[in-house]
Amino acid sequence: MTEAASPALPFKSDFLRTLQERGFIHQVTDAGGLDEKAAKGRVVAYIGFDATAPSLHAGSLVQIMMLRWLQKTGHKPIVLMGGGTTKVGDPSGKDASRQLLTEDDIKANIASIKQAFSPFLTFGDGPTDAIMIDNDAWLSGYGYIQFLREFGPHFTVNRMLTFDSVKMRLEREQPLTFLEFNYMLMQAVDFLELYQRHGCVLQMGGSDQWGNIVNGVEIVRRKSDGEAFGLTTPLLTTSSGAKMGKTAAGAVWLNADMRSPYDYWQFWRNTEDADVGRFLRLFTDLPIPEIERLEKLPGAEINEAKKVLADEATGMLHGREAASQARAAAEAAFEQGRLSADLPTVEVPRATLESGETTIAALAVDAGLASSRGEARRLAEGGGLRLNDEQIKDGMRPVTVADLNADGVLKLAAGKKKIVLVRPF
RNA sequence: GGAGGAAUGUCCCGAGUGGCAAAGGGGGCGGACUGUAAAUCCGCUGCGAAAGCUUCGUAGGUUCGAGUCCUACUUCCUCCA
Repeated sequence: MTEAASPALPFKSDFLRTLQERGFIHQVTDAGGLDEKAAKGRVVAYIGFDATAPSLHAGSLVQIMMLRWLQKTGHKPIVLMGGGTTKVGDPSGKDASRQLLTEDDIKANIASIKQAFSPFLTFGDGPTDAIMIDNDAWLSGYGYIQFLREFGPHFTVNRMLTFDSVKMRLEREQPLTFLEFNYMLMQAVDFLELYQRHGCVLQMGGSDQWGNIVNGVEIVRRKSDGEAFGLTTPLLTTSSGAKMGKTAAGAVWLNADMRSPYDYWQFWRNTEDADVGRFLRLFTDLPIPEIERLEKLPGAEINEAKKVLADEATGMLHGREAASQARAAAEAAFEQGRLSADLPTVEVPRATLESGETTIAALAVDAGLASSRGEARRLAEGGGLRLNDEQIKDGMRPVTVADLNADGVLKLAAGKKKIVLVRPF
């Protein structure tokens, strides 16, 4: 078994060299062998995505970008949708089992997740075109006894118990169900199936997938006598330790209907100073010298680099136009104190304002700035609520049509960053 | 099957004597300072305009009053068989 080989530095293949200099590589099963193979010819590689939510979030972006570089350096990406594996649920990195999703939920999630890939990869039938496959295609076809006889002999429980995902549960005395215990076998079988069907020799994933990936590499060797590789990316956290892709407002979803381009742009714009260079390498296509220039910008000028990051990341996902609109809206709001029609907007019945019975706290709830009126009131008392740029400390202050500005809208802000336009209809 | 232990503010951890809207953290949100950054400091963190209402695994019971006592049930952990 090949352990976490520290990557040999001068890679010959464009693929590994690019991943290396951009910070994608955490562990590789056999860096030299993979480099050799990638330098010689076309490699088919895959990454699996489980369908636990209706959209992927920024945390998955590292994986998507890695497939993008794979394709750009002349190889073939396979996007594996986990329609089958999601039915079981991956215990990796979790200290409690997730609630099981219904098959309908999973199907709906897959349909919704799919959209996110097309901006990043070129799909088609060509030799380096990306393809998308659902592992439900083979996993659901196995009978229980058949599956056990076919793959069971290749896994020892002794060894399975040594994997982090399992060990963690046992050490913390958290239950690990037999169902979840089987997950790693299923993922291993995925690799084998893809190897046999598509000549796929490389599985990539996040560092929490190392155990699962290694199992796949081994099963390919044992069942097919084939040569297979695994590669993981570092676990992404911000410099201050927060998990990537999560913010107060929830996950940073990639689907536009779950997180607007404006909010997406803002997410990247608010990157911590210390992360700018790392993120530019991981989440944009910008050439390294350009990134090196940007990350060295002194003091407040680093903000320019953050805008570039936001432009590039948003542009790649939502398109250039959406990105520049988002940028314009944000610059207007934050740098010039002006309003922009591109700010997030909430519509409220005109009658609500005319009745004079609405309070600013209630409005803040309607606008999604607070989850209850009490919370909105506390926000106001703490000085965090603004109506048309004026701080309102009394959450019970009524809001009427008289508060509409010249454009016929209300500008409501919670804190400095969350701004919403309230428009009567 | 037997013995013991555990479930607390619906984000997490975690104290809790019969008078508790319930200590303390973490996280989160807001404010100050800055640069829409980090670090730091301060405030807030069940619902309600209020009276008040609803919270401590579930369902009953004792009590003027129950997170705290009793009974049953559920789930989990540890040990024995």
